[in-house]
Amino acid sequence: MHKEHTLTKNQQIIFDLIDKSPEPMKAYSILFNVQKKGIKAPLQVYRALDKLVEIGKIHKIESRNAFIACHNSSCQVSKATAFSICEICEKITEISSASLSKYLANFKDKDGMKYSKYNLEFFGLCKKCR
Amino acid sequence: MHKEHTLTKNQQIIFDLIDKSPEPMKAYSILFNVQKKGIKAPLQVYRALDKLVEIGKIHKIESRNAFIACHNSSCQVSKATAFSICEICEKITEISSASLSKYLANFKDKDGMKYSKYNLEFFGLCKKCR
DNA sequence: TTTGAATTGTTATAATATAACACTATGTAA
DNA sequence: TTACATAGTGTTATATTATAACAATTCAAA
Repeated sequence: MHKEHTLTKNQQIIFDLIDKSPEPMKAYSILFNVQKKGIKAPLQVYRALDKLVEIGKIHKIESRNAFIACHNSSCQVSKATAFSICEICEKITEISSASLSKYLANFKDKDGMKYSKYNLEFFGLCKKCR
Repeated sequence: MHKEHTLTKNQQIIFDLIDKSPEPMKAYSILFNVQKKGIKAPLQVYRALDKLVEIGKIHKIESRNAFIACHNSSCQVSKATAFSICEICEKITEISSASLSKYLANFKDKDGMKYSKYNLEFFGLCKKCR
């Protein structure tokens, strides 16, 4: 299907941390958490994050400057992402809806242009906060 | 329809600048451009930007940390936005498609939850860059 | 006319992200 | 094996984006 990327040491450390986290993590929070593993500088974190985003193992929540592990097997390399964000508790969930992704992938703008890459962030209140 | 907001001096200066700009503007570029008008500090810019976003006169392009004037009369107070972004020349266009906004406003997630606020950013190549 | 909410001005600082450069590991093709 | 390219690492410094805190001012509504 898609190339399996063998993560390097830094990438693996940072991916594991994000993957275990129940919520999206910010870069400097990641840095703080991995300093005991020898990752000392922001750039080491950002480089790993860039790569992990590139290969689809994590996604960036643009409106929050935070990173979340991808749990949607179908978007491992895809850059077509959708999230719901609770404006009270900040709970963030990746949306994997075949109909939504189909609709967006087929959407044509005024010029007839289609886009395979997109990022969609929905805002509202989650079940608990309603 | 919606309340007309009278912009304050700083808000007006900053809105005018963004509105005249052919491309989205970043906060510190705005600051540089309005210093001759007496706006000297980042916070003065950010406060005006916050307000202008709140009332729907401008939108923030989250993936670019840049601000663009709204030219879509139907979203003056709405927080339901969609943009296309050219990955080469960085041309950014607000998309106003009734069918897209209708689809997204009616989209229900797994929990049956609907969202009136969203931000969608499409990435691809514009006509010129293709 | 006073009073309350929003806005302003200012200094300082926090949070997010990249530049530049030397060095190291790893895969691959001659 | 050698050597070559590509990707990753470690490090220091710095750039970019954004907010905290507090005092002063404006301005419209009661």
